[in-house]
Amino acid sequence: MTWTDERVETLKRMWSEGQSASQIAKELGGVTRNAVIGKVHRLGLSNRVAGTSAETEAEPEVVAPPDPEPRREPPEPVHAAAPPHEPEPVRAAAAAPAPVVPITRKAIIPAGQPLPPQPALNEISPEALASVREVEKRARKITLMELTERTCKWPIGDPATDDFWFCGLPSQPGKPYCEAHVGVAFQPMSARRDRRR
DNA sequence: CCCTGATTCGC
DNA sequence: GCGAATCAGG
Repeated sequence: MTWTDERVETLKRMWSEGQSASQIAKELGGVTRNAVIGKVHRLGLSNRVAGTSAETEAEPEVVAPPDPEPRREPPEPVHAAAPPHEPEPVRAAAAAPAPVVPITRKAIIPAGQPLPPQPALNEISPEALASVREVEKRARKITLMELTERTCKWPIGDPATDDFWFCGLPSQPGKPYCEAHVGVAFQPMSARRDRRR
């Protein structure tokens, strides 16, 4: 494989978008992440910050502050035998294109309808919900083909439209979703009951 | 173990 | 210039 102008452009674009070298390598194909990194350096754009000019640093760190205090994490629901099934069912379900992306206030919770046990909105904890909203901004928006054992398989958008992709962020070890989505996918029965109207 | 980017250095 | 091997780190 050679670095054609087109490939270099893709590299530049993805790199500036914050994609990782491995992600870019997969996208391009025929190259390893090392090749990508090497190229990135040769192109002298290792400093993936400055977009072009403006870019006030001062980005503290914390991206997900939602962390009250008592982290009661491991509520692995008994019944919730981690669904080993992949979100294969992408069969377009004739549905009215529901604008799920341009979130406004409501329907932020993704998913068309088939896949994971979509909890009702009012059954999702506010924290988890907020977390998901946040995460979906950073989602890699990968396609079905790009799902791997370790990428979040949470579907976002409407399978019947082009506004459909998978979260793609790193999944929790042994789980099919990333941390945020695990939060809405696996919830203690009690919590759900308490929240349910 | 999974992943990240950084660097080296033979080709 | 290229990128595998390696390093350093999360």
